[in-house]
Amino acid sequence: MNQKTPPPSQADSASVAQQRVADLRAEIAAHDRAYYELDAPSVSDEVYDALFRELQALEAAYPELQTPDSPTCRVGGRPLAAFTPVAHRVPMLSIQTETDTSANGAWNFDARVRKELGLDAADAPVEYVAELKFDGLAVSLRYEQGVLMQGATRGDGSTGEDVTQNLRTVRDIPLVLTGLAPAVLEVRGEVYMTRDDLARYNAQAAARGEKTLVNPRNAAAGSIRQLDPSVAASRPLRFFAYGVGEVEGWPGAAPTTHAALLDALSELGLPVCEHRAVLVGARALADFHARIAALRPSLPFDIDGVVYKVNRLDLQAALGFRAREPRWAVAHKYAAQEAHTRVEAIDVQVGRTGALTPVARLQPVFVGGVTVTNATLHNEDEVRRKDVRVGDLVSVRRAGDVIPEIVAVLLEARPMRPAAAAPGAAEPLYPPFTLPDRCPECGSHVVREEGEAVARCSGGLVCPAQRKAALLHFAGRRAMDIEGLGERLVEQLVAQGWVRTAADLYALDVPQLMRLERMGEKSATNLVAAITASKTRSLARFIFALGIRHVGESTAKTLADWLGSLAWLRRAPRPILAVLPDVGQVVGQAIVDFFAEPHNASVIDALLAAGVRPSDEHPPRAELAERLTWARLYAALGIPRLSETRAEELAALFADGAELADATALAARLAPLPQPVSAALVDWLADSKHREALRQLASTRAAILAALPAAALPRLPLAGLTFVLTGTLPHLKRDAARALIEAAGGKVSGSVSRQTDYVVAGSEAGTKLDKARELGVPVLDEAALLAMLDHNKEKTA
DNA sequence: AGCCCTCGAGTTCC
DNA sequence: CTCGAGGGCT
Repeated sequence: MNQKTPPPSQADSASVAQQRVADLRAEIAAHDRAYYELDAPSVSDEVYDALFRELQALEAAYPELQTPDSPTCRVGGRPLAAFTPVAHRVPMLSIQTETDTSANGAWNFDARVRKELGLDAADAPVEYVAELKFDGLAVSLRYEQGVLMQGATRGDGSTGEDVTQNLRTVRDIPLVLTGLAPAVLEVRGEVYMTRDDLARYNAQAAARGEKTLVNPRNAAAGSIRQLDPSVAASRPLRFFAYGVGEVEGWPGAAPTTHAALLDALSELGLPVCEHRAVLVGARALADFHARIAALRPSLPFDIDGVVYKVNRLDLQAALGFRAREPRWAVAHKYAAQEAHTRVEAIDVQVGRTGALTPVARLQPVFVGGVTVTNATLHNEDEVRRKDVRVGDLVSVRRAGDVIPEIVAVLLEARPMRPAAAAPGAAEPLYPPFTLPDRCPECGSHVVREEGEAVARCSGGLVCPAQRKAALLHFAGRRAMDIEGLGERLVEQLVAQGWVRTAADLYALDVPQLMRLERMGEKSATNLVAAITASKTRSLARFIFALGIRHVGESTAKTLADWLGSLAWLRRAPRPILAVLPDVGQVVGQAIVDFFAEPHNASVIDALLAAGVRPSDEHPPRAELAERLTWARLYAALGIPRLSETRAEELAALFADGAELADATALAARLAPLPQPVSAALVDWLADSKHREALRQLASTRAAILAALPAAALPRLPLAGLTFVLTGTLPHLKRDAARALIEAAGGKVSGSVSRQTDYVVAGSEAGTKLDKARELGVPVLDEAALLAMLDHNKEKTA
């Protein structure tokens, strides 16, 4: 590389640099060896860091000196990029937190479970397993033929990171299971550190002048997410198993309860915490909660609560899941610890929807294991209610041990004006908090809708804060999942004027990105690749990414699932949207408004033009046909005085909206309706906009119906029917009957109402049967139910 | 008409 | 995590 002859001075400095780089690498390598292999650091962290940074700087200045074996490549930059993603065959769900930290929490959970299972007071109490909720890092261990093959973090629940090497260094984790192991066994559990071990480790680390670990949870998480396994090996980590993911081939009979499952895991040599119990009914759960609370200080490790799980696995299956968490388990936490600190300022942030949120800037205070400096105050009313002012001494806790929250103001410590300045009554130094009437980011007017708690910046996408938030949302992990597009980058892209809308992202190229701060060729290439990869995300993610008001992750899934394509979503008028589950007038209107906005339409067109193509578009769902009845559509149109019942009557008169829009002798044909209703309808139809909307609705409806899959494939026999179970059936247990009905597409609810299609009654049926007779709901016995399942099956087969 | 449940939106700290 | 609001059921 010295063939060319550059000016002498440059040649000199380059060769000096080359020598220094070589020296630095040798020195760092020696320190690494001392630290990792001999476990005896030869220099302090500060000295080591200084050497490391010098090497990084030189390599940055002289890229030709960069080699792949440099220590800066091993640990520098973003180490997480080097973990391989692992798809969880069975998702690693989180667990719902019971917010009531009093004993009521146990009763609340029990009540929800009983209600879901359709049990009433007369039914036997439910059996649970209670365990501890460890404060650590959730991981999944995959054993094949009893041998540990892979360990992964939870990640987003469906995809985690491969941290096998690190988990192998945890002494509690068996590399080989004892006894007869299933062919495949994914063990779910928690990596944690005991308080003593943490203290001991920190004492040694401090003595060596190294960084200490803040709390056991971060210690566990930080250690496992290190690229270099020797780091994890040097930390005293432990493990408890508490559940399973994918399982194949239990030797002998598979466990049928969670308690038996835990025992089985223990038998296989996995550590299972001894503080667990099988308990019957809510009172026993509450007692466990109290008993563990007393035990908590003497436990060797940190817990933030206890966990209750329905013991029987078949009941767990019957209860099923909510969006991201099982319905059969709950974490019952303990009240958080509080600390006192001063409010230094109250700032106002602007969110994606323009919502203004006051945030208290606090004098740093250590509470619940971390140092807290900010706490959200949610909205103006909230600040007023608590009357938080600048300078106040406040009591702070971490709600649910995570989000900092101001509990109360200590009024006696409020700073007051000196008595001389305010003779007579003492006066607070600072006035009550008020939100500004101009957006702090863009100066637009701040508006607060009647009856709404949040105030919003009216600037829309003119407001840079909203634009940035919209872009971050678009790129977010749950949306288009563009890795590497974080806050700092969005900030720069917007400031440069390169990116105004999400569509602009797809026009970015590597040379352009390299002009940004801290952006080398490699990062730029990665980012462009991540952006390109996002073009084929699922439709649900794409819809969510658009950031339509009231359309979050779950509603986006519903829309994608039912309508199947962006084209239908854009085209669907409000009444059609309102027919979908979870979508009513407000959400439907928000969607229509979004697509009607020319700016949004052009952004979407630009996205499509840039090649963004949801990978899973499909025809609308077959069941849509059942929901797109004119009765429902008429009811959803918002015609005055037209109740659901009247809408059905109207549908009987006009089986198609277009016909209604173009009807002659309208008043006469509406005669069967009560006069005020028909008058309101005639009035409504007098508006040509409304007639046009009806025609539009009719044609879109027809187009959607025509697009439905030709053979309505697996039409479930009981789809759309609601059942209520009562009494004891001769053969089927209650939950078995429930499972059968649900498997066939039916729904089981707890009480009889007009919405109920059938009541299934056994012996000793109670008031539900009376109610059914009263409402004229058909009553089935077990045989009739089974016949119905069979009969409908044949009909559709 | 009113309650209950779920979802959406904003936020913290590492 | 918490709060508010929308949707669905009583």
